[in-house]
Amino acid sequence: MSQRLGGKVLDITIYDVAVKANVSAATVSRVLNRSKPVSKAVRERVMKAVEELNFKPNSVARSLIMKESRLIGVLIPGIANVFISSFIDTLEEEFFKYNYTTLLCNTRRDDDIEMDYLRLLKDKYVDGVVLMTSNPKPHQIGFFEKVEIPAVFAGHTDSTKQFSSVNIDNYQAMYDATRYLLQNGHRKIAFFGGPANYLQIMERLSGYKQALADYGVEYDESLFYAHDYDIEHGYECGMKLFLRKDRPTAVCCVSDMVAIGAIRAAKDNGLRVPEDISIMGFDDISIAKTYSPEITTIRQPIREMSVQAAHMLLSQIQQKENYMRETRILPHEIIVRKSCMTVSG
Amino acid sequence: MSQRLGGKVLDITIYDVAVKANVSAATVSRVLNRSKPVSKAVRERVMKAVEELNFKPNSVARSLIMKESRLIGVLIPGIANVFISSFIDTLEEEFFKYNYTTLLCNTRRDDDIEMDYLRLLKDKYVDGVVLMTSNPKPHQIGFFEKVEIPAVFAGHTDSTKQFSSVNIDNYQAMYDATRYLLQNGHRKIAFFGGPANYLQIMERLSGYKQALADYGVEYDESLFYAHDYDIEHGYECGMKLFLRKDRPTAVCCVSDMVAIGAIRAAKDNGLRVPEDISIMGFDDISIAKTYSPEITTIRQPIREMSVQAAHMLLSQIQQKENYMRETRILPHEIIVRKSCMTVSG
DNA sequence: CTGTTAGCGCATTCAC
DNA sequence: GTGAATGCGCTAACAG
Repeated sequence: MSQRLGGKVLDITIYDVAVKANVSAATVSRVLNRSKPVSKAVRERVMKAVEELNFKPNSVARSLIMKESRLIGVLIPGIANVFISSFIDTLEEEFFKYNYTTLLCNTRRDDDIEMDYLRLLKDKYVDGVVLMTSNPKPHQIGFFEKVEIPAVFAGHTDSTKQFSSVNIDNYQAMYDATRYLLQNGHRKIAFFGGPANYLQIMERLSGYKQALADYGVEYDESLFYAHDYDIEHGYECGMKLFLRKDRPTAVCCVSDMVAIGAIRAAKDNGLRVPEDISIMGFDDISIAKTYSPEITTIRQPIREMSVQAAHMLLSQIQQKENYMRETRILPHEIIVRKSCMTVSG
Repeated sequence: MSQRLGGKVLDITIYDVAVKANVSAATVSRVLNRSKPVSKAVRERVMKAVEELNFKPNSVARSLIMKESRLIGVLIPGIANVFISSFIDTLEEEFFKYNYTTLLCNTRRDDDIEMDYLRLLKDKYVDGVVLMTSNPKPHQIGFFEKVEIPAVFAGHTDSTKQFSSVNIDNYQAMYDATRYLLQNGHRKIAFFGGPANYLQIMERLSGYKQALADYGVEYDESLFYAHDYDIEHGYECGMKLFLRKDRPTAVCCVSDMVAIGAIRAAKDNGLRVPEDISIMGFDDISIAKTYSPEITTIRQPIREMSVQAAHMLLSQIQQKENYMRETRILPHEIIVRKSCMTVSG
């Protein structure tokens, strides 16, 4: 029974309920978990006792025996990125709906930290994991071969089909972005990329190259800048590029933040956007439509992606071995605003 | 021992180690936790066995008995706000350093959800809680009176001194912002606030009013707009205000996001910032210095606040009852950039 | 110093 | 249907 003992409050246990309802603890467990049939009379007596004592089964004791925790690990490479924090926002919301709690694991792109977290998650019996850190890499694959925790990759596609994943078609998305620019007369188009070792960046680069090729434009490596996703790097790339006499008429950015940095660099070089240079974003984060100029960009269905990631993980948790891995590719969309214009050329 | 059984991998337990080292499980526990002296010889034998078996104590079993979990709950009102996601970023980093994992609890400003989370956190034996959701409110106070979980309020000050808290001086910060505008000749200054039921907003409003008073300017309620922290609301407020014939020469915003929305509204009304209207932000999020115009704002020491919040919580966890509650007020700073200018008159 | 015993709170055999 | 006994993996109390 809940009573004070040396200043500490002892919580009510399944035992207190059993005593009050005049049954055994086993029976209480059975009615609470619906694990075995219990006569109606007893069930009601138990429920009454549960209500009156306001009994909540201790989740830790439950975890120990059931090997599950109602905890979901969410691994992210960083949180500064608005794209990622939106993702987390929705994931947490969905998981909460289904009574799961989110364990936030920021790997800061460090594989060692990621492994630490993965082991820790296993140790805590998490019921599932969402990985937004990278395409399945050897250390991750090795881990999940051993421990069999439900997992889904978000924002990355698993070409090996060993894991479930939700993503957009990065190749096609950047192809579309580049083609839009080409259709508007641009022939000299720079590419401001993120970390070159990121597969999705490479996919986007391929889309960019293919679009150029389809329009008979030769790929010029000096127009390719690989740094990071944020404003600062967009600015740096811009400052280097816009100084050049032979600067391009447009640039494809790997994120809206990079685009914002690039726009700023353009201004600092006395260039108007889009009159002197067109700048295309990626993601369509909320600030893109408020920015000046309003940013033309590729919209990723962020919310939809995270909802699906959550649901895929949840059904994987429910169905266990029977679950069929699946790869979902969600549609992107080009959002035409004002940071890009037609050139006659 | 780690062995396959029906396709499942059984983890190594403290027992396996005990057998291998030829000691009792209790002894293994003692060397691992340094809870009791153990002879050097035995200790080394145990350590060797631990190494060889790569034994990691099961944290759930540990939690059950120790009533602690190496888990920290972080309650936030939302994650979309860059200010908050930066906060979380740093908190998670600090906690990870000390081997604590972060449980992300987004209350979405719903007191019921907050209570659900609080109960859940207790149920999971979290070692501490950081609350960024509000000043201590009755339901929170009631909760912590019963359960005695270490807690610290971040971004809010507890005037009752029952809880530890880290914050800036919101009154003084907005006073400084307003005074800056006044010193630059402005006499008609609007205030774009956040939710009016937020104490820190009211504090800022007081600072604003006091500064006006100190300069002999009468407070004009029609210049006060209370909505929310985000771009959209800043835009809305701006669209209403800037239409007025008697529009002010400056506006104090409650966040940089609101300022961004306001700047956009100004542009949409054909107003130049700062030539036609000065707009002051708050927070100094990273985009403030890149934006055009670069935003003059009040910098909150976000990183420092979260580091301190983390450390205060950690020492509270260590020192238990001996811990002295404390209220820390960190210095803010006015960052003069280009969204505000001097007016004559 | 070290081993034995007990128990954290719960779910699940196994008998009845 | 229901209760008693057992154990999840670990730490703590008590002997020795």
